[in-house]
Amino acid sequence: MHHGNRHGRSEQARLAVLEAADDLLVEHGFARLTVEAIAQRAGVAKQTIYRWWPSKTDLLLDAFLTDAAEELVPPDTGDLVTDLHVHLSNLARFLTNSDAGAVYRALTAESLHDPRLATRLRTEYLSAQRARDRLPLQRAVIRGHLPASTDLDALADHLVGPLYYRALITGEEIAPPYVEGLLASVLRGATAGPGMVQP
Amino acid sequence: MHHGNRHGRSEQARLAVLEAADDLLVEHGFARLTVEAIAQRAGVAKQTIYRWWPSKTDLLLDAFLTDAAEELVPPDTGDLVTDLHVHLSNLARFLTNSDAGAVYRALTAESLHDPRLATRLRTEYLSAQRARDRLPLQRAVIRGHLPASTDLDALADHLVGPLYYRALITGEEIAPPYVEGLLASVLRGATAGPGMVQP
Amino acid sequence: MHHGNRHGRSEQARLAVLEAADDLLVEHGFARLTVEAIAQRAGVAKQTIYRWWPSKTDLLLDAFLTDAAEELVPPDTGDLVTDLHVHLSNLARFLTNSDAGAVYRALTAESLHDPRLATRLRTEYLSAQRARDRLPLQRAVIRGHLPASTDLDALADHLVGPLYYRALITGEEIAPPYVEGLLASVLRGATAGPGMVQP
Amino acid sequence: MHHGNRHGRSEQARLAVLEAADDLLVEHGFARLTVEAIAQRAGVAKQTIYRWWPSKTDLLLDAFLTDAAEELVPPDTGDLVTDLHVHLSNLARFLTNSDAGAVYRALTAESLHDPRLATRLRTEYLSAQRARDRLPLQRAVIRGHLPASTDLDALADHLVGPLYYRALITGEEIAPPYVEGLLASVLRGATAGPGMVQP
DNA sequence: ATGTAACCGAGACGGTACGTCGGGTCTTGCC
DNA sequence: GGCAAGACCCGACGTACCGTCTCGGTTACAT
Repeated sequence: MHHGNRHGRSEQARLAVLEAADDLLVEHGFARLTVEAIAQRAGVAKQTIYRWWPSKTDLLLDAFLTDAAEELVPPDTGDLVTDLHVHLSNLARFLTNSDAGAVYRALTAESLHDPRLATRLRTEYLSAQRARDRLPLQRAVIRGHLPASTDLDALADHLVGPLYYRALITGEEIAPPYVEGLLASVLRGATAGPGMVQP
Repeated sequence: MHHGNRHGRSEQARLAVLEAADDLLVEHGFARLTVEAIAQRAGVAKQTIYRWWPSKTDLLLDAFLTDAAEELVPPDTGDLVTDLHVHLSNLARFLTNSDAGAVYRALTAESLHDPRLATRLRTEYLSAQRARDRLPLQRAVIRGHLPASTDLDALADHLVGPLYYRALITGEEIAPPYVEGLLASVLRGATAGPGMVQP
Repeated sequence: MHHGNRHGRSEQARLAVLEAADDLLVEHGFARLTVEAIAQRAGVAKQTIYRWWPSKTDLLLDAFLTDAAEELVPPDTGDLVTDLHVHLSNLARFLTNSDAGAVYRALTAESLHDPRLATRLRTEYLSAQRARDRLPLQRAVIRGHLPASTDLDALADHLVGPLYYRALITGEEIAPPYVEGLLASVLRGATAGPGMVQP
Repeated sequence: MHHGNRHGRSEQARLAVLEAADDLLVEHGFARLTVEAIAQRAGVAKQTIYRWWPSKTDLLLDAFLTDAAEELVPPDTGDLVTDLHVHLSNLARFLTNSDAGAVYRALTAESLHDPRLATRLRTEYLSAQRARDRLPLQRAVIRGHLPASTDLDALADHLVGPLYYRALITGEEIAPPYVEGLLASVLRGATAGPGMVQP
């Protein structure tokens, strides 16, 4: 265990900062998440924070990616409905009830003010998450449970969009029946033949 | 032309403040939307702002509700698909490309940090907007073009959720084909009989 | 008693700052005389200090000029030796033992690093002080107790120079006999005819 | 020529540091004389500086004593006036115009804030300098050109005090006539019998 | 017409947090 | 074991806005 030296930064300091940021955000909210408070909580000098992170949001993003990278991997049971039900439920819980989700919501909020952060959040987290969201659908196509012509990007959007909408916009809870209804409606649309839609 | 007096506030000052806030947000972004800048731009004293609006977000919400209350009323052509296509396209444009939408995105961002604002945004704007989102569906039920048993709240969520998701989360554009695909998928799911969904 | 308003700065705040600066310098020395400490001691915001004084030394100079402007006026007893003895003793006490002298020494120290301050200190304090130093000599010339041809500037330098030297450079105390010896030596030189000086 | 090793400190590093400190002080003034700048200019690590000098002023004092110890030795021509004229002129030039004088002025400035440095500056430089200032007077006493009863300390003070006063306090130049006038006045006082001074 | 009371622009105030800078300490690995 | 390198903690710096306050001027109704 060492401090900074000519060969690089102190991993100890780095982790203390990331954890302090996480904790302070969850405990006191974004408004009280100041660099000074993070530094004090982490037992670190402010300058050490500014040395390694250009801004508070870069720091939060780093904390989020470090802590939460492994979450939200969908299961692979062989059954599309089961896989999606589990995955969407996990996503809903992440968005509404988890500590990592609190960090994610704060980052999303900031990204609406800051296009640079929005880009980083998308390239460094969201694109991978969207790939995970598509995984059960891709497997179902391979198994023949979904038509090969299915637009998987669109279908994934139709499934997760309403969850983000409720979690971040309407603020309503996402109970299991809601997930089931969503799943039924969207999958029915995906598997039905060309319907009554054209006017 | 009058200023404040014992009988009430100056409408002139009120409008100047709201317009200045709107303009500064659109021109320079939320970060540079300071009360001092609004006061200077509006030619108004800071105290006049604090006298009438408890916080900057209350001011923004007032500006948003004043400017944009009349927008996004869905048409009533008698055809569900047409009505929804127009309405969802308008919603997409509002969320991604309008000045009022910029204010709405900023308010949404703040509401993720501030539950009190979230509540106000929902009761004073979002609930009415969601009612407008349901209107075409309600009319279709009355006309018999949708089953009477349809869960309209859920159906509306499934339609608008992906638009909010793309506009606020993924940042992708929402082209006409995307709206059409969404409409086809969700309406097909709504009108198909009970499908293959149950395992 | 009022705070700042459209009519200008708060005299209350101004005096609190000047007094706090004086006190802190005398109590803790220049090293611990920070703007933050002054602000806290005066019950004033840091910005209030920066609003009115360009730098800490400008503040100190203001404090010095406000507090000490009336000091060190030489007496006029009609007797040159008495006048000078009193005046030089007062000057010695000011330089070595007074609170105002502590501020003066600090300003002098800074002026050795800062030509701008040196100029201000000379034009706003020292030139007046040097005029006061010459006063007893001028009166003696008028009374005929000193030759009319006397170079008063030089003579004053010869009297006060050694006091500044001991007070600021050698740090030795300046006891009454020292002042008397100085006076005897310099005045003897001033009143003697052209002496053995030319080689 | 060797670097630091088991045999002791690197003389090369020591001299590079002292010279860098001197140069930076003369070139950029005391304000920009930072330890980091000295280290960089000397091609030395900061720690090497802190290892050998307790503080920046100790370093400056070391630089001053190393560079300037040999200066300001008065001549011995056998003629008091000549000796003093040369010596006082050299002293005046040192105080106002030399590089070593710049370092001395900076040290003097710091010593007014720092009693510990003041003591060191007096014991390690000033006392020797004052002894040199007294040398011509002592020789004159031996030669019988000054009364044996002369208070040499006081006389030396009366001669150099006004030079320090002009150089450090009033900032005026010290031209040859000023030195001559000073010399004439003070020596006349020293050689005249008991004068008109007692009231 | 004059007095009164509420609102107005202006801007100084006490604060909080920012991001930067320099001082002085510590660790590593080369020589 | 001295050295260069450089990350570290500490704490003061000067800045930007915050939200509060007081002021003198303005306006419009009520006497």
